[in-house]
Amino acid sequence: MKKNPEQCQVVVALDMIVGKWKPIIIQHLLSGDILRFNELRRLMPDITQRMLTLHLRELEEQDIVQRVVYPQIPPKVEYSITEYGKSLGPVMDAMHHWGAAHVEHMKLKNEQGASLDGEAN
Amino acid sequence: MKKNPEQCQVVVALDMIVGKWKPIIIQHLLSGDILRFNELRRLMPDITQRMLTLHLRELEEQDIVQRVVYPQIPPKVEYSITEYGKSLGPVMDAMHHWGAAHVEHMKLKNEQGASLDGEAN
DNA sequence: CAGGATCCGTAGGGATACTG
DNA sequence: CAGTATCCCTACGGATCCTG
Repeated sequence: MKKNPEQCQVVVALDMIVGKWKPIIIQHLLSGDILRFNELRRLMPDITQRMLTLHLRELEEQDIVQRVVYPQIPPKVEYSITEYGKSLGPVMDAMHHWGAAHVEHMKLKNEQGASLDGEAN
Repeated sequence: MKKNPEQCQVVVALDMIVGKWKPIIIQHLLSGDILRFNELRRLMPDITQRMLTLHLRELEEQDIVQRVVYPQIPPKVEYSITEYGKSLGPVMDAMHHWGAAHVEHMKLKNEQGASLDGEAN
């Protein structure tokens, strides 16, 4: 089963950042902060432990996130963006920028819809 | 159920382009071409009719794709990118660019792995 | 503190057949 | 030609409880 060889690097890129929480994790770490597991949890109150670990492990596997374990009790694990992960910055920025514009676009659309509803009465 | 109000427009943007075939459809239409249903199918041989229609309808709903029906027999339906959809260009470009770089990154990683395997013998 | 182990529900997607 | 209509399957994510 081949995966479209030269075709569509967009999909390649998307595969790295899709996942319900992945983009958010990446955003937080792209700030440059080094964060512990529970710090990340606090930043994303709705994520479950399971999902946080799973996504972090994937991101580590993908060389986007660095995971540093301090062998001590109680445990301490720090997560940070890798140099390579930083290269995602422009991509995330582009999406952030477009997302913001999109919110505006939707606002306008809804206002139009509302005014049309008004006329209909 | 609120959706992180001001937070993370990245997710907003992602929601518009995720889906197994959506990015590919967008890419094809971003070229500016006006394409008929079956033309799109031919461009994506592995997509099913069902998925193509579903994704096209979503994209239409999202105001990314314009759908024009010619009421004739046999039917003729043309799909094209909307003006608004074109604004996705920079986002797609950023991802395409990063995707290409990522492919290179993975190549290097694999070569390193291979050479390490070699040393282990 | 930072997880691992289970169980479970749903949405996204595929296969196939039919139609105006 | 450009779709519907069904049925089906699994991968992703959530909930909950346990542990070194």
